Amino acid sequence: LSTIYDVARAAGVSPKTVSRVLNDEGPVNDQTRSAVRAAMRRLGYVPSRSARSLRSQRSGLIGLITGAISITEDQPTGLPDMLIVQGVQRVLSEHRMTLMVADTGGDMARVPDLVRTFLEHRVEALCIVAEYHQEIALEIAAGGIPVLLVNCFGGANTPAIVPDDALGGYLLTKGLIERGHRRIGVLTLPRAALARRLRLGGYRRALSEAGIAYDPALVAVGMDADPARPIAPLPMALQGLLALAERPTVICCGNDFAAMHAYALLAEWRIKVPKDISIAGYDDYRLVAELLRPPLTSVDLPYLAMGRRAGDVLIQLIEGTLKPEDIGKEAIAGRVIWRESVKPNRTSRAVATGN
Amino acid sequence: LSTIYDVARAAGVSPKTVSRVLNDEGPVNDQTRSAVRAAMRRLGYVPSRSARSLRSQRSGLIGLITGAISITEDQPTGLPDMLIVQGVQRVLSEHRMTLMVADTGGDMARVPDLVRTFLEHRVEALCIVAEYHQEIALEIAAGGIPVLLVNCFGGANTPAIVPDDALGGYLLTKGLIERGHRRIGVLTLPRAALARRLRLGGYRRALSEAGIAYDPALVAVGMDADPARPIAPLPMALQGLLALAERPTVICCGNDFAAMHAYALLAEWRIKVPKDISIAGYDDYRLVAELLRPPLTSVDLPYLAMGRRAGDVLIQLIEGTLKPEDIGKEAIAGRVIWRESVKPNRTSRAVATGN
DNA sequence: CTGAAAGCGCTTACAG
DNA sequence: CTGAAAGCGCTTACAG
Repeated sequence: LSTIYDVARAAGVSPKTVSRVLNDEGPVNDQTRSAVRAAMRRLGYVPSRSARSLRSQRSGLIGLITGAISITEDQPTGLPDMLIVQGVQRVLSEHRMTLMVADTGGDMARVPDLVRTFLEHRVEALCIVAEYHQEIALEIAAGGIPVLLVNCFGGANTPAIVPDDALGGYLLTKGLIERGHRRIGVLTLPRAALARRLRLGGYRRALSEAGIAYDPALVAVGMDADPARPIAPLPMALQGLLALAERPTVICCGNDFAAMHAYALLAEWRIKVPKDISIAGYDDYRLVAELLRPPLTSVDLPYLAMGRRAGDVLIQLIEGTLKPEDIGKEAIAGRVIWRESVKPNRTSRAVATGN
Repeated sequence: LSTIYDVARAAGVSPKTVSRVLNDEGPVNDQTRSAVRAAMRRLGYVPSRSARSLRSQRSGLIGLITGAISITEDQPTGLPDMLIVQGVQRVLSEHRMTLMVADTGGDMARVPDLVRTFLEHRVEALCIVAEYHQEIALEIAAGGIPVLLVNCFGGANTPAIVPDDALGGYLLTKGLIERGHRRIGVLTLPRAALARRLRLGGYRRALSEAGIAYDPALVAVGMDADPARPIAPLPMALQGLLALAERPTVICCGNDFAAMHAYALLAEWRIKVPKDISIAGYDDYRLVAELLRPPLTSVDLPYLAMGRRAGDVLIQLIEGTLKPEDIGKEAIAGRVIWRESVKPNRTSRAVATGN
């Protein structure tokens, strides 16, 4: 492999001039520049990042840790959080930064080792991406470089980018109310899920703003935290909602897979969507939401936008334009994607009056 | 940040001795070693990969390019090929190699740039992972380092690891025949898909080994190559199979999502799985296959195993234990995962005789 | 078992 | 607009 010295000799200039051409830096005579470029091409010169990093003390590297790649054989996941990684990557590449991605393989105990490897590479910042919205205890010993949490947040004032689940629950419920629904059933995520609590908060706020009383009978846990049987509680919970004296006119599911199973159960029970009952999902996992019949109304989990914002923040943290405390916990909004699984409810007023 | 010199001074030894401790290399007195280790800990020493790579001319890096992270907003995918990446990563980390992952963002034109960045980092080998089994034209200018293709293959004798689709189609069909099925319908992947041709080859081999005549009426294209409407042809094609004078007793779908939609259509038409007809998928995408009711028989697409094998091969190519031409195109077998969507067919013999 | 010297391929800091 | 010298933090090659 040729070096800057080989190129310099071939072009009849000094190594420093080659360096200048390489970095588009300082004033270089146009002819000199062309000569250097030609020599580079001729020799197949590829600069060495190691040498550059070593001397300049800037690696141009950012480390990202995720559990996303960590589908183990025992725990399949949908990997939607890869979208976060993609968002980060896009922004960073625009800033000529290289993203190093490492996964925990589902084992958080590996994090310190991964961080260590990143530090050996002298990454300029660290980004931790969680598989679902959660609080993490993890104290990252990052040796003074900026750390950004995405889809999770920590106790300290580590900056964090999270989805705005409260807003999602609010917007969905508000939209349903605007479409005439007043008896709005909910099959939630597992009881312990943070997103469950936040979305229910949004649900209640929308109800209250519309002057609709909150009825706990309309809310049931629809999913289990055990990844081996995520939808175990769904059939009973759905049956429970349908058996209510005043049956809901729409049911919001914890995610699109849960909605998919609700579809299957309803089909079995000869209940038509959306004629007999409307259904909504969450996540806007389009492989499911768009392909279901009827297509599923769902709330966009704004992973790509979160990733992009994370990329921006990382760059600014490195440049010092932004201080960690300027960020805090930042919630990113997602939109409701209205599809045919939700039908306006004409009779709602009568039903609601009967309440 | 402290250097090897700081550690050396703190431990009262020479830098070279610190280096030896760092690399578990050469003979070092136990007491000296402890002293050095203590000094490292005290100073929070983290070795610099740049310096090491530069001097030793070994980066310990392997570059992997995938389109996997490339869900664009317009093209959702299931990302199962992330399993390949995970398999590679696991093996490499056991060999103290670091994987650099870059994605094309769905745009193959970015590949040369990504390769260039990898070369600047002096990766010791390159791994290209495709989203689905395909032949690629791509000539990678990798500057002499080993290149391994995974889930794809090239014209030249670049080593490649692919799934054994022919075997998958064969094993599924053979298993169905063993379970008494003789009229075996197929809703294939898009016409242009390589996996379609390979799996149909396996299907026909199994039929022929069992002395069952191939009936082209039983095979229909069930999916479209347009990612915006992948299952567009499915309803008509499924209807066609069901309308046959001798209706198939089982239908094999191109993938698990297609099977999911077949379930929905059959439910609509009041046809019960597996009582009235058996269904099989492909990919063993467990989030779907295990959660469908009834759980779906599917053929494991051995992505994790392919990734592991790819990791092994990469290591051996780097070490020189293996020459590129020793590999060629290597097909990795997947198993059939039998679940309740397939029911043994008792009446098959009568039906078959009637044929 | 340990160390002194040189050099990997760049960029920095300075000079002209 | 261009260059000579030094040094980033390690490992190599050699010596003792």
